Amino acid sequence: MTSQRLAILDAALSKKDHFTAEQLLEFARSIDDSVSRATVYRTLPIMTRSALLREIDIGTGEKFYVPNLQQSTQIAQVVCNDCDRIFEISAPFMEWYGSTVSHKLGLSPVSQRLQVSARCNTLRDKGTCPNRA
Amino acid sequence: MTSQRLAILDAALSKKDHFTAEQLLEFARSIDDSVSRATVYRTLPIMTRSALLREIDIGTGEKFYVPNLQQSTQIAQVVCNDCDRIFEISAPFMEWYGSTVSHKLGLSPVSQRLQVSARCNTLRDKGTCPNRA
DNA sequence: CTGCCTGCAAACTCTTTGCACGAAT
DNA sequence: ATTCGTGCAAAGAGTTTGCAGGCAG
Repeated sequence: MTSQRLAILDAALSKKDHFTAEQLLEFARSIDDSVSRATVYRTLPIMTRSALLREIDIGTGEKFYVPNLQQSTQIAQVVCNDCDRIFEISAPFMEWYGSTVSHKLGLSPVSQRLQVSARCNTLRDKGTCPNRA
Repeated sequence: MTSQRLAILDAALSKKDHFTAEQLLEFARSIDDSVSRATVYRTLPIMTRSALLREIDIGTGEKFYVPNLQQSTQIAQVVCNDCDRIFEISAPFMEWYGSTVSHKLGLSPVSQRLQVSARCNTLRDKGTCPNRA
């Protein structure tokens, strides 16, 4: 455990919301400015494997990370196309579905993800997105 | 509608399975070898928007495409980590879940995707993956 | 002429990696 | 001395785009 990793860890776990590798680099540097991009990218998979973070891919090219407070594989994401916010919602049936369907195919489930993409009603009706503001 | 686009369209719609942009380029060139990578990448979003294809992102960096035979938003993917095959499975509750959860957040659902990642039982037990072979 | 489509190659974004150095065991 | 972690910069993969030319209305 080096000072750089500690800064990255502190930065990551203090986040309440989703963040990208680049945002994490920025924040970790405000704690210890000797942190390099390479170290962030090398540390992220370690933290993900240790279940400190969850990795989320919503198909935008870049990956997001969240502190893995609730050790659960039963969380879906609702992504607002207008404000780019990601909401985490419980979806307990995901796991059941994953294992049922896997078994039918002769497979063993490893993980499942459910993502809903949506638009903001308030933005549509009143022209402003409350989450963006 | 140019000859290049026609070749790309023919190539795409004749596929029974998932393919990448690169595979489509290769196949389209076997029909009309004047097709360029740029045109494939420029044509893919058009075909996706016209609902001729569905775009699938399983978080591997590259996007997959499938002919959109069944005009459905109720299809989940089961991805085998061993053979990289993608199975398409009906999941009718997805849409219900997407709209229920969106409304609770003050959003209108646009789309939803459910992906199960799994491993091959036969490979684990006997050392060979039937789908890969 | 205008507008759309093309190929080529360069650019772009996010991520990974080769390398040499530095700290700790 | 060996091992591991580091920064830098280059490489890498997949995709997008600027540009000049071509063809059709």
